[in-house]
Amino acid sequence: MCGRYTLKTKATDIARRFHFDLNPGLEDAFRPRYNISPGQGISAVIDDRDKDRRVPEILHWGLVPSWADDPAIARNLSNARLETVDAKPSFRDALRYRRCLIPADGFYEWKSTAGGGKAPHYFEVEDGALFGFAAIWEHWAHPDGSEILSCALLTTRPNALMAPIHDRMPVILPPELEAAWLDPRIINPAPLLPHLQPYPAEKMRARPFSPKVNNARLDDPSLLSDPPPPQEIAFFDKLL
DNA sequence: CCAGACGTTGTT
DNA sequence: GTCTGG
DNA sequence: CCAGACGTTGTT
DNA sequence: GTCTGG
Repeated sequence: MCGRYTLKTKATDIARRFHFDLNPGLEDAFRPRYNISPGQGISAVIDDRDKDRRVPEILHWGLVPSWADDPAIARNLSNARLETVDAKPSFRDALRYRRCLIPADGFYEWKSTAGGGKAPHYFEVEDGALFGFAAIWEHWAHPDGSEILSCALLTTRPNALMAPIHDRMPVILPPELEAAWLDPRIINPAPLLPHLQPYPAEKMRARPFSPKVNNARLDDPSLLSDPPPPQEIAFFDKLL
C-alpha cells in the first residue's frame, strides 16, 4: 500500500511541474515534507471544470464517502485498489467525477521482517523527480454544515523493484496520462484504467531507510541522512 | 420488501 | 485487541 | 503507515 | 446513495 510519502520539492517547482497557480496562503501547505501520513491534510491537484484550469486543493488523506454516517471511516480508506475501484460503492462516483493527482517525490513502504518487525524502505522515481500519485477525492457534508474534502490513493500490484519489499505499491501516473486523468469531462474512466500500471521498475530506485520514519511526528530533512539498520543494508545488497 | 454493509492493509 | 494521533 | 494510549474518583 | 443478503 502507500501510507507515507515525501514532498520536499519547492512549492514554485511543484506548481510549474503540474501547471497550477500557487495562490498566496499555500506556503505552509507546500512547505517541504519528509514524512506525510494518513489522516493529515495533503496537497492535491484537481482540474476545476468551471474555471477550466488546474487548482491546488488540500484534502484529508482518507476518503469519506458522501453517504457515511461517521467520517471516522476515512481511517480505513486511505487507499483504493485499482483492481476493484470502479466497482466499489465507496469509490465509484469519485473515480468517475473526482480524479486528482497527489504531488510527491518519494514514498515509503515497510518490509515485514522475520521477527514480526517492520523495516522501512524509501522509493523514488527518475532519480528523485516529482511525480503524481493517482488518487480520487470526495466531499462529505457534516450535519453542522461544514464540509470535509478527502481523498484516497490508488494502489496496484508491485513491480519487480518493490516485490521483495511489499505486495502492493501506489499507482504513479505516467506523465502523458496526467491530463486525461484530471480531465473532468471524462466521466467514463474505463479507457483510462488499462494505462495505470505498476510504474516501470527500471525508472525507480529504492533503499533501506532509518526506522526513525516510523514516528510520524518526525518530519525533517535529517531523516534522509539517518542510517538504516546494517542488517537491512545487507538484505538489500543481496537483491542486486 | 427491509436491514445492513459499503474499505484497505496486514496478519492469522 | 482496538482506537486515536501524527 | 506506525506509535502510543487505553480509566475513574476526588482533590489540588 | 447503492448494493447485497435474507
